[in-house]
Amino acid sequence: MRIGELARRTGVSERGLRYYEEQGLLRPERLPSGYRVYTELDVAAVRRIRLLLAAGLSTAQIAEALPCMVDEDELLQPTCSELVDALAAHRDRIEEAIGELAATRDNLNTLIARARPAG
Amino acid sequence: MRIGELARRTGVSERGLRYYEEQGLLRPERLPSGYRVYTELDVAAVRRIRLLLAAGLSTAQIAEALPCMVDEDELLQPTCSELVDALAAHRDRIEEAIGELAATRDNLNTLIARARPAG
DNA sequence: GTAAAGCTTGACGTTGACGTCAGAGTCAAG
DNA sequence: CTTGACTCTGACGTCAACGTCAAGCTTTAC
Repeated sequence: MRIGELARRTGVSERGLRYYEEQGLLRPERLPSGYRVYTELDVAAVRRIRLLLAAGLSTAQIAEALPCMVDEDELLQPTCSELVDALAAHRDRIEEAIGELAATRDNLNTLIARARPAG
Repeated sequence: MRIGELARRTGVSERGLRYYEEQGLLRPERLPSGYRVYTELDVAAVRRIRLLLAAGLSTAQIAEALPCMVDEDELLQPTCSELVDALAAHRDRIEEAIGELAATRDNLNTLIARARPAG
């Protein structure tokens, strides 16, 4: 497929897809005309890119992460476990933030309960 | 304390602290000279701001979140549980990303094991 | 074969979270 | 009362992840 269809199917703008290629996240083939040609695998790849971006990673980090994510076979990458570790560390920071908010929420609930002991 | 000391104690630049105030995340008192004056509570506040930024929230989101985070007493905020929900949703996206990477790592381990059955 | 739709490469604009001066006022020490 | 450290308010610079044209090919439809 060409860039327009991939954009429609992924919800990512054409500009975004070209940007991802610029950053080394996608490597589409080219027609003699210069048109980019994508495969079904690229649909999944874009989905992963969006996922990792939404998780707070930069395109540079994603560029390191993508070879770790396999579609069919592919070769092995020694950095993979390190990347899982990095993601886990990111998750831990978020857990900490959630924990603080939850604790404060609980404190507020306590205050509310005290403020109206009978309802 | 004044801005320099808070910067040293939090690791956030003076520019950063002024930016946080600009975004409504801090509201320091002022001396007649115009100098900002911070309290010990601001040290904790800055710590939380950094935590939430590192977790991938914007200053606008943090501005909504901060009144939910209580130091001593303070008043209650009805948005608090919604914010915990938003944070939880963010965490879930990260969990998903971790899950995908972990699955791929496991696949790679399987491939590696197959590639060298005896060593 | 021609018009519309789709694609190309620039290249400048935008937003968020600051960095980095510039020019000027303020405070602590001697 | 001057020097040096600290602080103030602008205001322009930066970097990432795109948005938004512009000008010009290519492919599709009729």
